[in-house]
Amino acid sequence: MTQRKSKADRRLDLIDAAHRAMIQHGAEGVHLNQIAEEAGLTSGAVLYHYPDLRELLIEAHHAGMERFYERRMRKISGVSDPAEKLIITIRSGLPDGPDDAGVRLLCELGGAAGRNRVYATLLTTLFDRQVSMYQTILETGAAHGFFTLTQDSETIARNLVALEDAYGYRIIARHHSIDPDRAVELILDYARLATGNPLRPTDRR
Amino acid sequence: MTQRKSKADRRLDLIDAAHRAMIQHGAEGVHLNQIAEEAGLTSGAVLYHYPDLRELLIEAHHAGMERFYERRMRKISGVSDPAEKLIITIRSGLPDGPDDAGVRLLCELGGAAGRNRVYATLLTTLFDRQVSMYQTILETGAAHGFFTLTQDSETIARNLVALEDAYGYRIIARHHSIDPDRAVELILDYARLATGNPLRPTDRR
DNA sequence: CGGCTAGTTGAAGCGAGATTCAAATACGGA
DNA sequence: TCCGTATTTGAATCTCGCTTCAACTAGCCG
Repeated sequence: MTQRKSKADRRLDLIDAAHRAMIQHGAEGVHLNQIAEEAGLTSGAVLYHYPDLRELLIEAHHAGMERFYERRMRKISGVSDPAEKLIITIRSGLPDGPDDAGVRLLCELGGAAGRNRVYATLLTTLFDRQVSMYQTILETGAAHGFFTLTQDSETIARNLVALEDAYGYRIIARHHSIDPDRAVELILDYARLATGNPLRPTDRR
Repeated sequence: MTQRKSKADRRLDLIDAAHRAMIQHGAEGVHLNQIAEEAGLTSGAVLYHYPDLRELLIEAHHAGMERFYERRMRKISGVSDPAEKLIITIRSGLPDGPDDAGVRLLCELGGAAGRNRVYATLLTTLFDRQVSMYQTILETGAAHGFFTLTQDSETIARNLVALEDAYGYRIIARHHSIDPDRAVELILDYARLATGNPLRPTDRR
């Protein structure tokens, strides 16, 4: 028998296992047994902790989004130059490549959101948080004279998030002519118009 | 027994039935029996024409995209003013609302594209075609002195398509603060910067 | 040390949907 | 009109994942 764990610990394990299983088998196509296997348990044990599988999946998605967002915040935490901050933020919102597991899951969620209100809400919240994040960068940069915003910050921020979302989908779909570098460049092309800043990458990634 | 039909006719029926069934039950969650019912047949008959269900689904998606694209082209066919053309095109790329069946299906496809190469290719092709469509409008408008492009037409076109894609997802997910009108306005905000044209809607929808 | 309980197993039983196929039948052609 | 065949049916079968639950056991507490 697998090592026993407390209720709380096991639930954390399961959230992680569910996340891994969904990445491998799809957000909606994932099976109870696959989650159980990923956790090193049997299906019965999983059900003991989560009688309703959907609840587990939702928690796993929630955790995944949280991780995604935190990771972005961490990347810009030490950067002071607004232009550099903006560039880094744009880059961190895109998948590393077609196999980026985290973003792939987010894309699947986007597909399911039309039929699933909970998933739709999760994504909407994430979108809004990212907009706020960009707004802060934009306004700070403008206040310090680095940016000359040609539109209000909310409009720019929304469009930036929208662009990175859309190019994320393209990268995950293995678009032949749009890789992460190209996508950054495309988004920067808009950001330059909107901020009046040349936004030259400083090469430090 | 249901009326008999020739092989070719029945296959067209089935493609249509599959499309309707997917809209109701999801691109991936759809069941053989649901397609059969939609076509007024039994599952056996469906399998007789499409031994491999996946092939039918792919053809149905293909047809759906074709319809989506044709519809857009038709909408701008009679319009001569480039600014108006651009505005109409942007509007026609967005869902009517959260329940727009066609766009919803496209969103689901985007979610599946990470795991399914065929779907990924279909979406990539659609994206590229839409980029060409926008490029034509932009270049024509520039040639006639209506637009002053601040970036090359491919960049602008890609960003426009990306924006409408992303806001499509937002609308389908019932984002509380982004409805079709708001999305058009956001995309136009970018288009104005990129074309140097005020792009005032002429209110004719 | 020994009992109690929470956590886990594994097997049995359901149920939904896919698949198969012999039989039935509608339709085109002679 | 009648035959031959392409199309369709419907029932039997198969598959696979979910659900249930009695039995088992690891670890805690007295």
